[in-house]
Amino acid sequence: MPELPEVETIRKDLEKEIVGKKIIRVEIFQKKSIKNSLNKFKKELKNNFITSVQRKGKLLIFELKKTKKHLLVHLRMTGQLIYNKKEKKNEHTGALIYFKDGSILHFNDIRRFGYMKVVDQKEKNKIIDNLGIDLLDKKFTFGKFKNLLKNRNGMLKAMLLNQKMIAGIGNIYADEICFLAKLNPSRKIDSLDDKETKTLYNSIRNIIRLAIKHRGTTFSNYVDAMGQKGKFSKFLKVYKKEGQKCSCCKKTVIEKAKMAGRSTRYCKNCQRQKRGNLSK
DNA sequence: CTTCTTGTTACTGA
DNA sequence: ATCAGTAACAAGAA
Repeated sequence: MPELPEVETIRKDLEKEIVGKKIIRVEIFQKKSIKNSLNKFKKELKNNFITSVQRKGKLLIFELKKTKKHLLVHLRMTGQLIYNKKEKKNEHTGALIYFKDGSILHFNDIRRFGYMKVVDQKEKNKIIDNLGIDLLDKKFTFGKFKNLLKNRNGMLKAMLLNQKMIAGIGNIYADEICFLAKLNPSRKIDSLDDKETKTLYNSIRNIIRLAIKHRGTTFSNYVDAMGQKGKFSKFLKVYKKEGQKCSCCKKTVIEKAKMAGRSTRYCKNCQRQKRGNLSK
């Protein structure tokens, strides 16, 4: 499930490979994956050039030279963007983008929730502005984070998953961040004191940074633009670890519960509900 | 067979 | 306005 670290890994891979390349042909196999009319989609891409590969949250943004329009790609749950020198189409391939040098960008998506769409400046801005600040944005400082949390009352887990607040965190990293911060995912935002907020901020930065360093988490489906698995999987402390002993206190078993509508894994002992409530 | 999985949006009701 | 809860989407795994 691509979250920010996975999408950033793909972005960096593709930036190296396809910037400046000319698109000569587009083939579509799953029209559900394309949010334009197929003719428009092909017309906008054919004989155009990709001038940059950007990202906001989990959304990939390819800048197109001639028209200054953008190709947006969201991988949702099972989407893949794989760059190859040769065609490696399979039954889940939704579209292929052929470059003049013979290389090919594959858009694969088992569950077909992901999408590709060419948008003009106005629509691009509308979609971008609907997302909160990107976790890697220089402006995502502790002060900014504290400000965002002001006058909020919801659950910690829901806040981390809310892309309109901060963009990029999904279910895996939300649980890992809460575990590192030693905060119960069901904590109310307005119950966090300054020290806890600071710990939370640092945990977000540290988990995301470490996950990018290890090229993301492959749990089931995710691969980078070269088709390689992410190596952060072996650093996971709580995600899908229910039933196993907590790696921190080494005695309590990791629990699984539904929070904010998502399955959530946490240690009841280490991630206390309130300060001073740590049972020993 | 049923249930669960996840990112996002839409909708309901408090 | 804000928040919680749920359905919907799709396809596969358990």
